[in-house]
Amino acid sequence: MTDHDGPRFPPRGRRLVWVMLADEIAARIEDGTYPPESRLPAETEFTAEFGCSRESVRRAVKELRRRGLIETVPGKGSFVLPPEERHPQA
Amino acid sequence: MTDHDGPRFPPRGRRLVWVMLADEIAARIEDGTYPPESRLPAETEFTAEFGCSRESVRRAVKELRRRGLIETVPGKGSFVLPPEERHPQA
DNA sequence: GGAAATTTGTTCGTATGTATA
DNA sequence: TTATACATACGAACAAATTTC
Repeated sequence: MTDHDGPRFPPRGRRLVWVMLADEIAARIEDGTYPPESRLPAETEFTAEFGCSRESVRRAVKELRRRGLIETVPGKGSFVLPPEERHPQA
Repeated sequence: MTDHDGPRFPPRGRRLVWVMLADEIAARIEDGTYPPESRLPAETEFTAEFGCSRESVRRAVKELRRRGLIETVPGKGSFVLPPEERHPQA
């Protein structure tokens, strides 16, 4: 996520930015870095930390919602759902 | 590579809104228009004066924080730091 | 105490320009 | 051409901290 010296587009065989982001955040939820009920860092914070665009962050967050790991409240942020409240879509 | 070795954004010959804003506000701090300890105009006031979006204003304000010229207090506003208290980041 | 207004914080949606595969 | 990705920019709504009445 931090190798932006080369082309911005994922080289052959590499995963998409938003997928890597979603996996990374999901891993942090799994390992307790972002515990249940806690608020995730803001979109702008993720763009700063991962050095990617807001577009990619939002795609990742959307993916995490789809997986049922978080819920997003406009004006507040995205929150980690407790395991028992997770209802993955699709 | 053809003739596109310059910055990819913005288009050649155009300055960024938030950079112009940051420079303008910084100049006003320098010349005493916004003296030490004083509160800057609200974000919405800047959007009105400069005819730009709040996002651009916020980027400019963030840049001024980075330069160590101001500090921001949620619910209150941004305040001009006295020269001796300025600690630019990065 | 409480309600309203002000101000910053955050998200949502959208659009455009540039570049790469 | 289409999809991905980044940077910038606009507008809107809602939330939270603070101030004011």
